[in-house]
Amino acid sequence: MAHWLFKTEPSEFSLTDLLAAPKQTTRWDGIRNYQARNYLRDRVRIGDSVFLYHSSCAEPGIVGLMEVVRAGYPDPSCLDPESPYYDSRCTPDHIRWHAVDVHLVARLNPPLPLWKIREEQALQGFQLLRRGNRLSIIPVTPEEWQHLIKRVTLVPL
DNA sequence: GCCAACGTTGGC
DNA sequence: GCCAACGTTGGC
Repeated sequence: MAHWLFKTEPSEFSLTDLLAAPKQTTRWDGIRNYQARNYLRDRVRIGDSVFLYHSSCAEPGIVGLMEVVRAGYPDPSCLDPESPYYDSRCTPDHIRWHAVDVHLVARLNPPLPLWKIREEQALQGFQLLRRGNRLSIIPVTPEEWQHLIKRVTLVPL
């Protein structure tokens, strides 16, 4: 089983939104970067564990723990002209983007802020901490996951 | 295939 | 709002 970190801007979609979603489950769509798309299409599997990360906000950091409940499938939002994720190059036969479904397992209280993650000596190689990192679907190694999970307090739903 | 211009991300 | 870093686009 693999581990991941999914970024979201809380002004777009937040932990609160996921808590309010039916069955605390949502489609993770709108990913428009090829490397991230490849992860969603080829590597993310049902049962994988995922940290929910808030970016571009007052206190960036990990706020939730999710589980993948549906593996990669074509992202329908690229066909919807009303969607902010619409991509005119896509057709029903050639959807170039992928989505997965995730279910919220627990929230973190308190959240684990980015500045604390940076302090962790064992996490210096973590992709999230790399300069200029812009990937929104980030693989987490088992070692990194162990170090992170030790630092969080999970609140079951 | 190169690469300059441009757009986006995301922490600060 | 700033700006570094990086991805994408498009002319050649």
